Order: sequence, then C-alpha cells, then structure tokens
Amino acid sequence: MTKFADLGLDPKVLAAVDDAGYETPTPIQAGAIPPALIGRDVLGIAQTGTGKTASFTLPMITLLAKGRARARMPRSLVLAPTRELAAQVAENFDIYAKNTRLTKALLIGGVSFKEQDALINKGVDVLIATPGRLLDHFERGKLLLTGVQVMVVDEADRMLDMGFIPDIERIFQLTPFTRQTLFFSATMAPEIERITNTFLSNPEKIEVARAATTSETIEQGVVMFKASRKDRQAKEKRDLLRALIDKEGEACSNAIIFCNRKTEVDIVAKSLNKHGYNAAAIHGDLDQSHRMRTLDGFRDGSIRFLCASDVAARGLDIPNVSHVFNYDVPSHAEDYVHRIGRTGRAGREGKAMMICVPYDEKNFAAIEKLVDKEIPRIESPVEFTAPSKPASKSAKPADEDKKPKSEKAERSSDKPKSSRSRGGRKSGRDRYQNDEPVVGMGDHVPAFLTRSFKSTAA
DNA sequence: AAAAAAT
Repeated sequence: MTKFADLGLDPKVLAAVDDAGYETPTPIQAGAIPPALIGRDVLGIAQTGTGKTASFTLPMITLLAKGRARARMPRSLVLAPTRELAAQVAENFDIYAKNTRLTKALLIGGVSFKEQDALINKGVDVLIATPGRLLDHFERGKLLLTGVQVMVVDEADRMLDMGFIPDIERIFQLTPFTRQTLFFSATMAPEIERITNTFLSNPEKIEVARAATTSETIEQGVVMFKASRKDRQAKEKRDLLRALIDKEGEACSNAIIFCNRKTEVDIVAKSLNKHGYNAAAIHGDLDQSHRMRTLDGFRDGSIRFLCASDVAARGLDIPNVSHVFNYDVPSHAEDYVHRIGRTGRAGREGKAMMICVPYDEKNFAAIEKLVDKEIPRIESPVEFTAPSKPASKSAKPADEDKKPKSEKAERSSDKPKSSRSRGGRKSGRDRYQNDEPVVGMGDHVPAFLTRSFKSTAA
C-alpha cells in the first residue's frame, strides 16, 4: 500500500503529516499528489470527507517551499465557495506548512479589509479566498494575480450552484496562462465540464466517488409524519425531533440538525435549548465571528447539537458526527447526500434520520430516486392526538397562550381583584377603558392639558 | 415553504 513517504513530498511536509498522525493517503491524495508535484493540472472528482483538502495543500506547500513571496503578488491561490470552507483550508495549510516559512492570507467577507490588506502588502505565498472578497481586493488595486503559479478551485459544483462561475472565469483570466491548476468538484455538470475544458490543460483526472452515492456505513431512516392538526405541525415536529434524539440516548454524542430555512434553524435551536438540550444555530445571517465561534464550540464538544442551514451541508470539516437529523426534507435531492455525508465518514458508523411531512413527499420521492434505494421507514416514537373539538372559547387551557394579549388583559381586569376596584384611584390604563365609543376627545380633557405650559416644562 | 456570497 502507498504511504505518504512514497509520494515525493518535501521532507518538511512529510514531517508535519507524520505529526498529524497520518501515514496512508486516501485514494484522492494518492491519485492527485504525484501528478500535482510534477506540475500537471489535476481534475479531482471527489466529495467531502475524502481527504480532498490535503490532496492540494500538501503538493502546494512542497512546490512553494522553494522561492519567496513578493509584495502584493501571491504565488498561489485557493478559491472556496464559503467562508467556512476557506477558513478550513487555511487551518489545514497551517498544520502542514508548520515546518516551512510560507506565509498565507485568508480573504473572506464579513471581516475587515485592514488586516487582509496589510498581509497582502507584505507579500504572501498562499492566498485563500472566497471569490467575492478576492475580486473586491483586486478592484481596489491592492492585489496582483500575475504571480500566481498554482491555482486551486475547491468545490466547483457548489460554486456553480451559488452563481460564482462568472467570478471564477474572471479570476482565471487574471492569473497567468502558465499557471498550474488543481480543480475539484463533486460532480461534473455540463457547465463545470466547459470550465475545465477552457482553463485546464491536459489534466490528470482522478475520480473517487460518484456524487449520488451514500456511504454504506450510514444507517438511514425516515419518519413519515402527519401532524394531528395542520396548525400544530411546527410544534409537533419539534417534539418529534426531541423524541428521536432521546431515543438515540448516549449513542448520539453530537449531531447536526439540518433545516431548509434560516428562520427555522433559529427556531429549532431556541426550542432545543429551552428544553435543556445543548444546541447552537449556524446560518448565513449570523455574523462571521459568531459562525466561527459556534463551529469551534461544536468541534471541541462544548456544543452537542448544531442546527444548520445548508451552509454546513458541504465542505465543512466537522469530524466524528454521530448523527444527522434532517428536520426538513431538502428540496434538492443532492443536498440530502451532502447533508448525511457529515456522518459515517472514514468508515465510521453514522445515523441519518429525517422527518418527512406530507408537503415534503415529492422531494422525498426525488431523494429515494437519486440514492436509488428505499430509505427505511421509522415509527414515530411519539403519538400526537388532536383536541377533539377545534379551538373554541371553552377550549382547554393550552389554547389560552394563543389568545392575543389584549384579550387576556381584558379578561383579567374583569376579575374584582385588587383594591382599585373598591373605589380607590384607578390606574391610568383603566381610566380610558369604558364602553362608550370615543369620538375625538369627547368631554374628557386629559389632565395634562389643564396644566399650564410652565408647569409642564418643569 | 429557498441558501449562500461583496457592500
């Protein structure tokens, strides 16, 4: 079997790999590193969890180890679709370049330009960026891409989904024609094919997994759930989620809970916390530092449940997730594959459970078609019963919460309770509550108008 | 009853 030591990496890189505890490369690493080291273009078709990041960072560091960075002219460039993914590549780079003197800058949105500018000015070997922020720097004239010797495009299919392809094309055109390109995508959509034909030259193609395959080590299941009453669906779904989590008990060491909408992510996280579960939300509306902190907390175990939008479905390196809960059925079938791919990685066991409500059934059918197998149905661990009568005035106390506040307030003021009903001074609120319709000011003149302006001003 | 990314 191939070892990292056989791939021709720089000894300093090899030492760092060894320190990180790796000995045997994954298929994508074994396939991509040797051609990358001799300067060839690489087209890697691989999903997350295959060791993709190291398959370009290791050869890049080796290639850059000779030579020095020049001001405002980075020698290499890595493009990633999301901020988190870019940050993660940067972390990877730190780990494997620790024995070298290579410098890097992370250019992502949501953080200030100032520090990024300072780094670029000093000169960096590696620039890791999201496309928008990179072009922003370029347009401000702070950055020259003519010194780029190696360019990496990570998760190209996701860039396509997010509408980044024009940006990517533009960035390609800003870099020298002679650069080496390492290009990674989970799928080869026609548009991706076109880009690779245009910008890669005679690439070594390495394919390690088909996009629509789900790992054999993931145990999948779905609860076909119909709420006891339509207006109770949201609440019952949250109850059901907790019941599913409880049923897993200790086996659920940590989990990602995927929702389709950002508002839902917030609601579910809040609800879990309210019920004593250690949960946090992550989605694109939260500011960058918050997102980073949450992710760190989830990685180090101080957060057990990560409620996430699809910002976390792909790419993010979150090791050792025991469970994935699809609180909502994803509306794009491929997203299902990406979401559940967060568990059962590197041959480990994982469980992926989904809640499917009647509205989701069409999307669910598309998922079963894509993964080409039947997802086992799970019995709901809880039963919900609808109240016998639809909501009426004589309904149970549970309905009382739903009454508008004003109505409740009125009702409580009916009760002959406090001293004020015994002829004492009425509170300001009650003074205006009589049944007579009020037109204009009627006969009543508010007290403040009878005071002189002088005393009012005082 | 749509997420993400530049401001």
